[in-house]
Amino acid sequence: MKLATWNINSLTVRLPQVLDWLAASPVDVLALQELKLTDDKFPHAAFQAAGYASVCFGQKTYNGVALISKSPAQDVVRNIPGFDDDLARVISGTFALSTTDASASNVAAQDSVRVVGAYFPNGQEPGSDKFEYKLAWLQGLRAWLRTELVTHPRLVLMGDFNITFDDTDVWDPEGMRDQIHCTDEERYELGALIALGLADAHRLFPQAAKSYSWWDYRDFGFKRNHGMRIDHILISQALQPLARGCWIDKAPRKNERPSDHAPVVLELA
DNA sequence: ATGACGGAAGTTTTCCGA
Repeated sequence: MKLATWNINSLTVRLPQVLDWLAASPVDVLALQELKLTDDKFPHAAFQAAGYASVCFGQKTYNGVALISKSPAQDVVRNIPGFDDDLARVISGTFALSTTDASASNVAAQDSVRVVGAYFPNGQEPGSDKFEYKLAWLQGLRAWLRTELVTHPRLVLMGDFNITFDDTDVWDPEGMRDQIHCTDEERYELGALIALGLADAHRLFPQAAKSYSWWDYRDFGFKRNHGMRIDHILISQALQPLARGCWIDKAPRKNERPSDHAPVVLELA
């Protein structure tokens, strides 16, 4: 079973690239962020023609998230229960956990995985109102996930976190010190999510040095690998024995008119 | 110190992202 997350920075512009990527790299569940369109404009038919079901939570101009999947999502929830938010940032669904690995035979085929796809707030600048909103949002997410993990022990939280774990996720740690995505406050909240019993799937496996998931459009950021790792896949303890690999697919970043983010993929047994 | 690049809204510049 494969799951992936990708901030596509406008589905209107990037739909062909998403379909091309799914054709080349089929996954069971793909979480999309920054759709930048309303629900009435979501291209369900195009995904269906490609063999995928889809559920969306759109919004005009900014934000917007979706789950694209081979089997339909069940028990879909939009945004964070218990946290009032005007912005469309989270969509969750339950999917059959299709096990193909005999060593995972202790996991029954009918078992399922709860997938939370999220577009975390950017935060703009430490100390700003948007930064305070980001911290409040993170606390709201954590409070909800604590209970969600009780009902759904097999849980994946993936998306554009807009937070680096530490300096190894940053091409220029000195230049970015205490800047947005790299502050102690943001990293504390990310650590607090891990402390709920989640693991950063990327670091469960060997990775190339300077592995990033986002590169600035400006100043040849991708070509110079001036990037940050801010897109993450976190998996619960119950899923860790099933994890087989996690990688960042830089290929779509080489497209014409690419998203500034690359997809991150998790393979489960 | 600021902009760069890219998208959306919407008409010409402005906001926002990361």
